[in-house]
Amino acid sequence: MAPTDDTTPAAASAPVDFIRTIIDEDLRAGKNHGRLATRFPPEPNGYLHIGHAKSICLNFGVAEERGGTCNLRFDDTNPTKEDVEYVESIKADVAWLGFRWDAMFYASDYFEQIYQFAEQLIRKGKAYVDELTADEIRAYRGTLTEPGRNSPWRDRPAEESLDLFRRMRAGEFEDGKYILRARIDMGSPNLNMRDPALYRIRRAHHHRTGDTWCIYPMYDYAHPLSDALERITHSLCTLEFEDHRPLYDWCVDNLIEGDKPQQIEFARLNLNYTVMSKRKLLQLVQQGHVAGWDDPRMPTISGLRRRGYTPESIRNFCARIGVAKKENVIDVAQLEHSIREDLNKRAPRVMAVLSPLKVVITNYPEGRVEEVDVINNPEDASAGTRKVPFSRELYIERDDFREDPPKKFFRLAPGREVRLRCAYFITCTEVVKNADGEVIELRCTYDPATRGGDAPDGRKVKATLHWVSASHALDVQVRLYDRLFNVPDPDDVPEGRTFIDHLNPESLQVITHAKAEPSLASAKPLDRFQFERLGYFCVDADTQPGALVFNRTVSLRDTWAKIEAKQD
RNA sequence: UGGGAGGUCGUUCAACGGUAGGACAUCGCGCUCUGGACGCGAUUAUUGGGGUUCGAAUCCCUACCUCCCAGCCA
Repeated sequence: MAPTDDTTPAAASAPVDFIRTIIDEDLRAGKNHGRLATRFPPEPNGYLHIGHAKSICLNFGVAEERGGTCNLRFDDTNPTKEDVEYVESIKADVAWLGFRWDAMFYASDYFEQIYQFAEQLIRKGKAYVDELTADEIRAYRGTLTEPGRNSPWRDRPAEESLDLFRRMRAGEFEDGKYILRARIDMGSPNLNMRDPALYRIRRAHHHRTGDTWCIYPMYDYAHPLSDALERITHSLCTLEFEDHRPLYDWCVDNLIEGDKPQQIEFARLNLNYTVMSKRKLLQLVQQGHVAGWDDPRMPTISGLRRRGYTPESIRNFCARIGVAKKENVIDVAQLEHSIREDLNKRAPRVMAVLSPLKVVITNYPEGRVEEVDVINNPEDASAGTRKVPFSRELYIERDDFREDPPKKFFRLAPGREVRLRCAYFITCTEVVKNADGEVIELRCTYDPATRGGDAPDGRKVKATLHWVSASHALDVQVRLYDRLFNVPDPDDVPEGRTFIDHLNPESLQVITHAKAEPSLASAKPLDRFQFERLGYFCVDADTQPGALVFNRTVSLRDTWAKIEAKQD
């Protein structure tokens, strides 16, 4: 490697966003006794998506780079929406992305401590038990432009609140009968500070604590305390929590001694041509618009994994898009670039024909089979070569032949010579059609002198085609995916419509009898390949012995398709 | 019409009072046994208006635009 002036390679070319800048300053200043501790705090109420990957890469990444720690913490304060299925998938997804948490916690681990903190607040006169109904509380809250009004129960003696709160915990009251509220300021212009709810009565079975509790803390109260109890130093979250920060600080300032966690907000990731809210993703799953959370069209981590994305490509993507406070919509082409870039370097090349057109080599001996050496990966010499059977009857891609070739179409046409990849030059001599006039077969001659794909006389061809030997080919299923929605912003809908109306009806195309070279016979789920000239493909979990199923991860960049589109 | 936040190429991130740069996208060209990859080149931006300064994307004022907040969700 060429020497550089930079003597601190760890810092070399690492993107420094505003959060890393703040953290570095804090570290330099010796804040938090020089510690750095972050956490990734998902609620287990859905599967993780690419937007979460941004947060994961940020939280785990910054800890990794700067010698800190990062915990995985499940924010499980609402038992009515949460489930172990989700916690398992979240753990699997974080691990798959390549991150290891220093510790794993649940907010529910802290329920007792959080409860005790609440009693403290009550004793200090900072919280009270209210008996307004939900509707009344809403009415008392005021509006964006008008202040709220104090609840008639706001000045209830602390002793009375304490008694009521303990009886709430003991299960003496029905759901919704009482609620614990912070006593802050009903006149605050920040609605979050108008005596926010701290605890509600909710008789629901919790996926971890079972029926131990019938009262559950609210996010705004439990989150800062969970952070503090874990000694988190930097609590990174998305922009919509900016207005909650005063409440976050209120909780910490009133209850925590010593180092105080600091909340910093950044802009969440948005991608065009998809939706990213868990609510909407859940709707797609529940209404059957997709096959499940891991449908390869979903922007979920599990969907991307099944689609064939690599963890590295997702991490590189997250590094490239950066972290800032500005709302953003990333072009999905950026994501596609990341996976092409990664797979180009590592995916072994194979040949498969999606839309087969039979080619008979008329001057090739019947019954003869030879094995040609084919390059496994031109980007990686160490990948070597493999043997692929060649015979008199082959399949080529239907799109690679035109009876009447347009300008700039370099592929096969009557009388034209092209190369079959790593095999021979062939020349089309005859076009066979059925009664409907459809081309059903091509008759070609080959030049035996061009074995391996080079002409000894130096003559050139303008195209190289992929192919498979007809009698040796594997019959495989291939699933081609297109964007799930046909508009860049599916949420941009006219009155009375929903994002569902923008679903792309052609987002999945199944090809049931694609022809693949025999070396693929031993492929296993999640194996990734480049089908030469077509794209990157990943073996799907639906694969059965003898019945391979491939997902197209992403097509190759297709210059000819662009030229052709312009000619129309 | 309260409060909070944000406006830099088409998109995204940088530049932190001193030559507005990278990535993706787009368009050319070259190279190529993948019309892939790769290489080279090009286009395009500081929301408007004032001010401070030798010098402003950066500091100040002002206008405009966008996003978030009225769950006993997170």
